[in-house]
Amino acid sequence: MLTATKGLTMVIKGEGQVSRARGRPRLFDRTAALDRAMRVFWDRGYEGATFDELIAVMGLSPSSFYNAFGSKEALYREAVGAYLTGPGGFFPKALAGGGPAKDAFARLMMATAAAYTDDVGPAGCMISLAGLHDAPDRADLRDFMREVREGSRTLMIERLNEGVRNGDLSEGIDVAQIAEFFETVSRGMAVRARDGADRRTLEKIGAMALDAWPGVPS
Amino acid sequence: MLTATKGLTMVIKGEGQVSRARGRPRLFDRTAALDRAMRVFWDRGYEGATFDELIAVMGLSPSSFYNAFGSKEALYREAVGAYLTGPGGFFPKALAGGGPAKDAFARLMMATAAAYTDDVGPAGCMISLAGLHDAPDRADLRDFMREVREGSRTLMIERLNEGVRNGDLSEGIDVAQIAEFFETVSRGMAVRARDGADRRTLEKIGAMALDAWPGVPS
DNA sequence: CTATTTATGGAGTATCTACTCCATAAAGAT
DNA sequence: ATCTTTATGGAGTAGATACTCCATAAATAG
Repeated sequence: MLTATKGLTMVIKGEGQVSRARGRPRLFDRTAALDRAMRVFWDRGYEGATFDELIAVMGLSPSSFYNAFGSKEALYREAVGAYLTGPGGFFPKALAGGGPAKDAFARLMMATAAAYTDDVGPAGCMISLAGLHDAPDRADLRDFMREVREGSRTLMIERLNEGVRNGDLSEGIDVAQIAEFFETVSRGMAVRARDGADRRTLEKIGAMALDAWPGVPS
Repeated sequence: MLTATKGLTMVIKGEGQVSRARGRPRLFDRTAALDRAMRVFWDRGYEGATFDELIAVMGLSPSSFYNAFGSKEALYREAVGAYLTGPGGFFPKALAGGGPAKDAFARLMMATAAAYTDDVGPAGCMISLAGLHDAPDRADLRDFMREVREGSRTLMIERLNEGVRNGDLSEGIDVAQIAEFFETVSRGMAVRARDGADRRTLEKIGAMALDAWPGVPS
């Protein structure tokens, strides 16, 4: 007889009390299963990740899978969230630090080079290259991924605006343009990482991108 | 009764003579069918382009398709060739012109921005984003696409070496590094085009990338 | 205790996807 | 005319893919 030590479904009750949920407790760790699925999607993309492979790495039967996650698409959306708060966390973290905006973007480029090539997960980025070639009936997923990518550009813009407020970027500067450029370099680095480019190569690309920083001689 | 006016199969004979091939002539224009298939692959990627959609736009029955093209994968490889000599022709063309290497890369960036956003075909590039998320049993296609991408980087390197020979780039310069950078920007522009970035946006990204050109104050 | 709720095991399935088969048609070769 | 070669029409198919069903198990609620 199995005992569920990690997969206990907890429920936050009204007055802050925590109790076990009703019904039979699940026998697997939902968070761990999601993490494994996320890595398959990261490596294979949405279409490339087959249902059988997903439930295999998650260690689930079809019924347990559908009971816990609903559908392949719902799982994918959750997996994107898990990526953003997990392996993708380098992105907001690198931007968040203090100092001039250019320093933040230098950190971002170096962190991107590292994250796209480390052995924590597949090469490249789960966000940059997903949902780009889907059939018309998957327009919703495509839109979703575009919005996620737009979110990272928004983070860049906000950090650049902070630089304008702090005086390290001039008032009239086109922050959207700078964000577009660095987003483009990031997406391109994801392609290069998929094709096998190593960390040092990506770091040099990132350093060169910084040479395009406005108003600074190289 | 149909007559085959454009799809006649010609054969180049030994002494330069041209004669019709043996067997029943095909009733469709192979080149035109390939071109239509290429655009579907361009838009959907390899996996996203279904067999039924391909033969529908090509106007072929399954038997005519297999007789003429062999398999979906063989068709794809031919379609990549058709892209490279067709819509992808802007790439070697922009690099080929005379003048300093930097001018050639400026032309390349502007031509890329135009090609990725014109209404001749789907947004973006057929080469940049294909074969990046395939299952292990499609490793051959993935390798093929990586080699095609490597080919474009090689063209860049050759053009940069020409600049070194012509004296517009200094002797010790890292041409591979510059090529890596501009390839990365190109691949990233393909992602941005897929997400809806317009020509002007891509042109500004390309112009900013040129600001990273070595040894030149922005 | 019974009722209710949630999870699981395991077999089953509609649809799609890329491909195959074969009888027939239309050309050149002899 | 006959043979060979290549193309076509149209039905058919093995395997994969994402998903469903249902009987049963294990928890809480009352």
